[in-house]
Amino acid sequence: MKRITIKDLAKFLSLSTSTISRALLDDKNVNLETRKRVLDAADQLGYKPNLTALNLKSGQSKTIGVVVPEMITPFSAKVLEGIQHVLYPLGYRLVITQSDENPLIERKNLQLLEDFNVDGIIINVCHETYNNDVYRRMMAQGTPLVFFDRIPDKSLDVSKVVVDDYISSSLLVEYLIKTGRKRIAHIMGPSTIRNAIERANGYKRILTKYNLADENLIIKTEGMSFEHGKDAVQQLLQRKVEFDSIFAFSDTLAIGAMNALLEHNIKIPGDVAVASFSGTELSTIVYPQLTSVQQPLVAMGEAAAELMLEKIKNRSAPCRTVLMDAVLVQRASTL
Amino acid sequence: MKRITIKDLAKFLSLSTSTISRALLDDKNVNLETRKRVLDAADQLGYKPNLTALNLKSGQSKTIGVVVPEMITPFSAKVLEGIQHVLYPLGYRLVITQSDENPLIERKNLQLLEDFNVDGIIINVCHETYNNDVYRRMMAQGTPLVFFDRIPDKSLDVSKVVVDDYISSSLLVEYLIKTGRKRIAHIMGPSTIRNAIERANGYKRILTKYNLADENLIIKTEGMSFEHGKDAVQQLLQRKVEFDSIFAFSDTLAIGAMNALLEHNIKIPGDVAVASFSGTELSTIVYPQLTSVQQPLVAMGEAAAELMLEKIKNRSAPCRTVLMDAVLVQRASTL
DNA sequence: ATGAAAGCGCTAACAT
DNA sequence: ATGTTAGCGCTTTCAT
Repeated sequence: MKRITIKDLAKFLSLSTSTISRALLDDKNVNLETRKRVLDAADQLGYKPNLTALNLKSGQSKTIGVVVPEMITPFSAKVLEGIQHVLYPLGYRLVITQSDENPLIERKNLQLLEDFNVDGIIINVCHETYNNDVYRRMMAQGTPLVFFDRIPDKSLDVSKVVVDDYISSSLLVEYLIKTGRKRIAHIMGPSTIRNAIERANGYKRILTKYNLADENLIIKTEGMSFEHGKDAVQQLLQRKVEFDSIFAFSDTLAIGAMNALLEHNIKIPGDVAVASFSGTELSTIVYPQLTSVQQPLVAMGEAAAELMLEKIKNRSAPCRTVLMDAVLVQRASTL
Repeated sequence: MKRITIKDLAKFLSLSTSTISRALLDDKNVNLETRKRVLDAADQLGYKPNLTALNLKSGQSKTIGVVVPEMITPFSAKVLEGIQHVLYPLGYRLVITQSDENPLIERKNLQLLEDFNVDGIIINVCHETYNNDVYRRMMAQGTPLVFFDRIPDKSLDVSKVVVDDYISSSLLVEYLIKTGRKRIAHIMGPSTIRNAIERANGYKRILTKYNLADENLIIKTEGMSFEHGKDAVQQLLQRKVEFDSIFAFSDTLAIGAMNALLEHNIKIPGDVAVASFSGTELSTIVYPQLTSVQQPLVAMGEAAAELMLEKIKNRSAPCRTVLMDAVLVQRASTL
């Protein structure tokens, strides 16, 4: 079952390998007749190009690294779907790594990807600044980096795909107010994640605008897990602060919060409405279904892949920021 | 920022590339002194081997394809974690594809992987027989295939990683009976999935053993989604068959079922207990938490990767079946 | 112990 | 329009 190479085709047709190569590449400098013969033979003998040889020739690894913070929610899977959708047809392979929300693991992952000679890395960071030195070094070495969702702090000029956290969270909070909620608690992610700050800012702005602000309503979590969401509610209850709704930084935190509420026999949305930010399928499989700001995850992945291709094509292309629209989807948890 | 090659090292140290190569490979035929100089220089100049060149030389793509039915639940992500854990350190890249429970998409995915010249494919099938011809052809061509979780029918001799569905489901059903349930409904997956049949058989055996069998208690679903789980409960209710518990084929179906129950104000586990098979994090984030048979997903991925390496090392190694232990984890949904 | 040379599969100058 | 040659980075015979 030996693989057929252009050499075999050359021998078979008594032509040189260059002619075979040219015919296969649709080069104009090849007789129409000859091209046809080559194509037929290729088909007949089952020729398939050797990507490795191509890559060696072109000096690329045709491998893109991806770093995501977690793979428990479908968030990353959806974005990956978009990335793959763009990159697979072009012959790119992926090395997907997950950091488990740990900057140190993220660092190791970046190192691993470097060892893989990746042509570029697409990243959703787990800490705003911790690995900046690595990002900076890699970019200096000519490895294109593209960020999505969670991005590094502004000291780094990078290509990125994001939604406007500030605006979207403002909209969501305003929506909660319109539905009659007045004591809106916020489960904010760790402040080492820029988006957590942005979303909290949107939240604060609206509460201030409606004169409903109260620092006691904000719980900053230490991490991003389901348990952190539960803890946040425990804390709210301990603080004895009144609240009739919760806006959580992410689906995971929101669902943890919902569980804590249900355990305390607090009705959703009767007693407390819950809303979140991200928009994974998770929000539709919990009961009651969760109102949330849905990010266009697949499209974000596609955009990130496109930005990567842009950078690969032209190393010195200027960094671009793609701003995607998020939409508020109302579900049972706030109705 | 040009990459350093062994050529550069050779020039730098006035040695031949062969000596450099040997030194780097710890070949005995190289002066200790020389080796040290080479290693130092490599370190100093920042030499990194070019994997593509290695691959071309060895005739491998160092790429493994993975086909999974879905990426919405963390099931596949966990298995992938195990696969990556074994394969990444060895320099293997992955091309991960998802079939969306559609045999036709699975077929396309296999084709794509073939185009990638993968060294092997690890698969969780979405249909017991539909793509048998492709599996067969690929294996005949010398591409190692390893299956996990859902496997093709017995007409194919393949390496695989599985749990004993029949036994595990028996245990689960017996457990439900021990907790006092007598009318146990079963939401069975499509019969184009071997495991659905196995688990249903385990279920039937125990019900028969305790004289509790009733064909009306079984709902065979058309698919594997959350919605199919909901529908199943609707059907049970329409049939007006009494039931005090549900054993679902998967977490997804179980959670869909739970939602339907809650919508009808049926208490879990008060009125109806719910249990499932799979063991993803999903079972711990729903309310109430879901009792389930937990498969050791990460370990399954590792085992699948090991089987793959075995086949890659020796194309004609006999096919092996790794049987993993699943454990029953009791949670609130049945207590 | 070291070097020279061939070759993995393919493309692209450079002939002709 | 087709062929010859070199070379991508590395390993590996075969010499020395």
